[in-house]
Amino acid sequence: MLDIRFIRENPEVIRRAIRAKQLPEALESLGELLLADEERRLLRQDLEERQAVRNRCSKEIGQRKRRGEGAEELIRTMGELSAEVKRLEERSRSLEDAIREHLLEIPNIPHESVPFGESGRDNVVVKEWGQRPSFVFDPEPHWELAVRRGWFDLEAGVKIAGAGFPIFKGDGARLVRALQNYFLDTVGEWGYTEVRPPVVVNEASATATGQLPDKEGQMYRLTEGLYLIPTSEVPLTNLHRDEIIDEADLPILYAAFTANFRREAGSYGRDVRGLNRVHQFDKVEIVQFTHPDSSYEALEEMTALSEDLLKGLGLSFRRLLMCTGDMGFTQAKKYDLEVWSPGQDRWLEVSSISNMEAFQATRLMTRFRPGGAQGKGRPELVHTLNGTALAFPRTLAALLETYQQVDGRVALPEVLHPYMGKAYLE
RNA sequence: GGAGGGUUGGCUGAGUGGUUGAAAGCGGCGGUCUUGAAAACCGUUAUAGGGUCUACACCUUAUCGGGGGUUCGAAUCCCUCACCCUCCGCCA
Repeated sequence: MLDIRFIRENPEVIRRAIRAKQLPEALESLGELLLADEERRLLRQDLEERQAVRNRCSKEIGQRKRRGEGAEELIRTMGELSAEVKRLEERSRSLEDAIREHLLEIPNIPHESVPFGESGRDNVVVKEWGQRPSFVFDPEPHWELAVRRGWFDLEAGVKIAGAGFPIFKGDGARLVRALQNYFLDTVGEWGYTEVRPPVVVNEASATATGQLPDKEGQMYRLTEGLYLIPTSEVPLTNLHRDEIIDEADLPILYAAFTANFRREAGSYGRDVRGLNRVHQFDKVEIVQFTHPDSSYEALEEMTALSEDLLKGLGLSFRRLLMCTGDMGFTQAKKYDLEVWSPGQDRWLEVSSISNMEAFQATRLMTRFRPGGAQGKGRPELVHTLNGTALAFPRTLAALLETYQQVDGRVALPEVLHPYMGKAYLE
C-alpha cells in the first residue's frame, strides 16, 4: 500500500508505475481512489465544523443543567445537528472503506534502476557464476535418479495428500536436513536471528504483506479464516506490525526455516515434473527491516548471501534483474537467482530477493523514530525486504543432477560433508 | 468445550453519562541547587488527521482493545468481535 498523500500529489507517477507493471485494471482503481479521496476531504471539513459546534453546545447544556437551568430548546436544535453529523459520519465511513479498498489495488512503484519490460523475456541477466558441469554420459533428471534410489517418493505423496506433495526418505530426507542446517548456520553467521514462526496466519497478517487481496488464489485457506503461509515472509514481516522501532536497532535481520504451501492452480507440463513445482516445500527465508536510506544496499547484501550459499554448494547459477512487467505487485526491485539443472537442461528459480521499500510498512505500520535514542522526530516508515535464502526442492534437484557420477553415485559438496557424515550418496 | 473476571497514556494505576485527553505515581526531558553527581524541589512530557501562519505558534476533529449502537453529550450504558487472566473439562 502506498501513502495516500503521495498518490494524491503524484498521480502521474502512479499511472506510469501501473503501466510499467502491466496492470491496466489498476488505472480504474486509481481514478475511483482519487475521486473518493477528494470527496472525503471536503466532507471532513464540513463534518468537523459541525462536530465542533456539537461539542461546544453539549458542554453548554451540561453547565446549564448543573446550575439547574433548563436547556430544552438547545437540546431540540442539537437533535437535528446530531442527526446531520451522523449522516455525514456514515458517508465518511463508506468513503474510507472505498479508499482503503482501492488503495490495496495500487501496485508499488518500480525503482528507477529497474528495466522496463512486458514479460519474463525482458529480464536482464546480471551475472552468471560457475561452470555448467559436463558429463561423459547423459545426465538424468532428478525425478529419475532419486526416485530409483528411494530418496524421494512422489507416488506415495499422491496417495497420502495429492500431487505436488513429495515425500523425502532415507538419504533424501537427511539431505533436506543437511541443507537446513547448512543454510541456517550460514545465515546465522551473516547476522540473521533465527525464528520459528507459525505456518498459519490470520487475514490481517496476509493483507499487511500483500498476499491479500492480490494473491488470494495462491493460498490454502483453513476454516477459522486462517491461511497456510505461502512463504515465511508473512509471519516474519508481521513480527513488527504496529510497532515503532528504535532507530539504533535498525537494521533488523530475521531468518526462518519453514514449510510453505501454495495451491499453484493452473500449472502443468514440465514445470511441475518432479520437484520443479510442488504444493508444499521447505525454504529458508530472510527478512530485513531497514532505514529507508540503506534498503538498496541491503538488497545487494541479501542477494550476495543467497549467492554465497549456492557458491558453497558449487552449483552454477545466474542472477536476473526482473523487469517492470515481471515483478510482483508489492515490489520496487527484485532479483531472481536461477540454478542450472543439467538433467533438464534448463534454469530453475531457487531464490527471489526483493525490496518493498515502504509498501508493506505502510500496511504494517512499522516505523522507527528518527533522531537517536530519545527520538524527538516524527516516526517514519521503515523499508522491508525479503528473500529466499534458498528454496529446497529445486536446489536439491540441481544438486543431485549436478553431482551424479558415471558409477551411479552422487557426490556431495564439501560444505555438506559434516552434516551428512559422508562424501557420497550411494 | 463450559463458567467467571479483565483490556485506560512509555509503564503502574484511578475514573460518579456533563470544562476528562483523561487523577496519582514511576519513567523521560528541561531547570534550580552542587566542584561534579545523587537526593530534594519547580516545570514539562500521547498519537493521527484537517485548517490558519514566513515562522514561533494557534484553532479544530478523532483516539481510553477493534467495530457498531443508545444519548443533546459516552472511558463510563447496550451489542458484537479480538485478546489476556482464573477455575473446570480434554490433550502431545
